[in-house]
Amino acid sequence: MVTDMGEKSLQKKKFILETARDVFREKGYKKVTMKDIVDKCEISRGGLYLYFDSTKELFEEVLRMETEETDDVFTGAISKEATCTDILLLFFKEQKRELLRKKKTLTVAIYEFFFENKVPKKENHIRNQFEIGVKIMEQLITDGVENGEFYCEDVEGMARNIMFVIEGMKITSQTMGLSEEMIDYEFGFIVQGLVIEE
Amino acid sequence: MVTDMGEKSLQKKKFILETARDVFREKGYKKVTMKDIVDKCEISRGGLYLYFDSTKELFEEVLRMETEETDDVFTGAISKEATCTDILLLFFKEQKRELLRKKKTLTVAIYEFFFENKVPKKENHIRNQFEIGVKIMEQLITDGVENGEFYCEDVEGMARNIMFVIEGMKITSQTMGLSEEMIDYEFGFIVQGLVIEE
Amino acid sequence: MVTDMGEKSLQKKKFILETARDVFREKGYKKVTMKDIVDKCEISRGGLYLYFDSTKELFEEVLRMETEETDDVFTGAISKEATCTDILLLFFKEQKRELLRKKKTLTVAIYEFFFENKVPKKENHIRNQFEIGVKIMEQLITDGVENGEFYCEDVEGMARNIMFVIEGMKITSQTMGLSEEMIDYEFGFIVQGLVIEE
Amino acid sequence: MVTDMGEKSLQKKKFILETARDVFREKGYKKVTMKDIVDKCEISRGGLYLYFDSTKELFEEVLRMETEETDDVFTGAISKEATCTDILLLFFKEQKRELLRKKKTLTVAIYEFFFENKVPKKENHIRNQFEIGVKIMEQLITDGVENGEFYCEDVEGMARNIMFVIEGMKITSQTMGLSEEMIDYEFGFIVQGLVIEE
DNA sequence: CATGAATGAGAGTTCATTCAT
DNA sequence: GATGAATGAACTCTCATTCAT
Repeated sequence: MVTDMGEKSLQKKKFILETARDVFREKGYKKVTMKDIVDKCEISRGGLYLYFDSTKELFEEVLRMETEETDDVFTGAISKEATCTDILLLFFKEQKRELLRKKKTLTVAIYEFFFENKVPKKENHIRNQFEIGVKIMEQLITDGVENGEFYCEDVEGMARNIMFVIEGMKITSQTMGLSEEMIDYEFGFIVQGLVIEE
Repeated sequence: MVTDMGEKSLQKKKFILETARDVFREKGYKKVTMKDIVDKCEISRGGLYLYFDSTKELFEEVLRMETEETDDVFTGAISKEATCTDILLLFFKEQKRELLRKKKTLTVAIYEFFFENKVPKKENHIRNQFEIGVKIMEQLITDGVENGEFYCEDVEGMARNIMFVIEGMKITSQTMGLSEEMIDYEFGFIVQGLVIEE
Repeated sequence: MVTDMGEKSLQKKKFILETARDVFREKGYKKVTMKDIVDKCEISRGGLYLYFDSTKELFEEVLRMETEETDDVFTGAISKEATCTDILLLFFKEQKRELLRKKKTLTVAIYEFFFENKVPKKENHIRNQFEIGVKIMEQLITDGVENGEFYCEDVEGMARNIMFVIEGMKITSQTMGLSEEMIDYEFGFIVQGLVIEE
Repeated sequence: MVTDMGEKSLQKKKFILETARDVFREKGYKKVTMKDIVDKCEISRGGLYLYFDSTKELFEEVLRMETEETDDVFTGAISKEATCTDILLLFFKEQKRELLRKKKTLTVAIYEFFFENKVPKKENHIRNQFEIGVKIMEQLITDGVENGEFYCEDVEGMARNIMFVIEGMKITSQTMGLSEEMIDYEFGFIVQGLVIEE
């Protein structure tokens, strides 16, 4: 859309994106109209079109923004001085927090978006997030196995299994609901199967 | 809607529901309009309203219809004479078939529906399907453990874990795509962790 | 648009077309909006879309309707018992009447429509009207020459020349205006060059 | 709009007008928006409004500019040493060239403009061009008759007839299309009726 | 003078829903 | 019961025009 933009415009664009993100969190992807964004941003109809042509374009940029911000979360956790078990527990704790946020999450919007938009592999946000998750998990498990914390015969399988479970819990939390106990139980089960108790 | 209904009306209602199901399979839940149903059924606009007031009502009944029909599938598999491993593999094969169908499934429509409709637990189709799955899986694993085919310390945890993985694969197959190899690998991993090799 | 239509619908469609024709006469082609038609017809926004998808479609049908109705005008004049000179004068009289109507004519709308829509030769209303005019004029001049009323060496050239003049007068009457005297003078000039005075 | 203007402003105004003319040639009159002009000129929205208030005002000035420039074309042709027949043929050749240009002409824009703007006679560009054409043609025919090249009983009628034909061909070329052969035929017909062959 | 972000009126279009027949 | 024409609310999108900088 807008290509050349001054400092001000960039700020406004950011403001719109952040407001839009909130709207997508509340209403999902499909239900959201340009009018919803306009109303929440308190700008004019035409004003919005100055920056974005459609809710699709808006959502794609929201996603891009989110991706940039969340990358650190993962990497941040690992860089600390901690045992692999600690990191794993930390990771699960973070996931649990995310799963319980429910309404204030882009999850539903993301699913709805990808239900109707076939996105090339490289740009597919869900795929990328999933693959990143698998990679990190593999690294973590490998490390854990090496220093004797974990027992695992098929690291890649385990990593992928964990990510599928998380994906399953995500969708479950948005459709049938997911209690804190259930989450704890499930992550506990995984930890049991992985960590060698002394 | 219609309370008293003759034989004919019941047949028509069933016909509408079956046609609607096909539409929901093709287009998901949200995108479907009353007009879509009317067109596919080749009945009049007003005619449809005689039976159903909204796509929501339509979908709820489609779901009810589906639940009745699919219950047997699960139980059918188990009643045969076979080892627990056979049954497990059979179950995974069935799931794989379902996962690969992709377009001709109500999956997307169901997710979309439950994203925006908070349904009481008892009537929540997804929850029920999930719980049934867990129950069956528990039974199967218990049997397997008893007759020495499987090794498992936490049957409930394992059963739930498997169902979450399947749920995760379902959503994955609809968003980022899921190859046959990936499915085989994943189910293979689970079987590895459960079945005792001789 | 609507393909199957009952008696009633056909009547309504005709009503819309006639109303639309009036609007096109008043405002030309480009300036006319679907809302203009809706307002003049006193039907609902959606109601109009039941019959026509765009002003373009509307105009095409108006043109079709007009063509059917006006064909008789030409042929009607010729079938009478009269000298060729009489018929020619009658034809010019008719053209003059048309030229002076100005506002109540589709002329401007037609020009505007063909300015922006490239129509295949066969369906090009202007071309067809022009060619029909040329053909009739040729026939008339040929007859006149044969019975000694007219003198003309190049019948086709003369016929086409007359039609170009009329076309020129049409556009002139809509842009710079054309007085009755001017029209009489011009048609008089043509008659002078064609009719043999005794 | 702008009343006092420095040298620079005048240059800019001229630049805008020339650019606008190109746009009008491409898109006609009605379809052109202020944005089109702004984009093509690569100036700011507000900047354009400093010079012109509307596309109407713009077009009026473009027309004024064109009138000044094209006057010479006509008079230039006549001042040469040549027979009247030569001049007539030259004039027709020029007209033919113009008729075949089609897209790169202001013709459509001019027609569209005069369809909706009733302009006082004195300032009516089309009328003026037409009248100038008639005058020149009269002069030419008169000269031709005097030196025995042409035969014509009603010079004014003939002059006007020729101009109407040209007007007719102009509009025809923009609506139903006009082949080179057709143009040659038509001009040939006129020359036949005017020039005395030896 | 010049900029370009912002506004808001208005056109196009789609659909759930009603209702006379 | 059944029909399908009709309605009107809600959305999308585009531009002329203004105005603070």
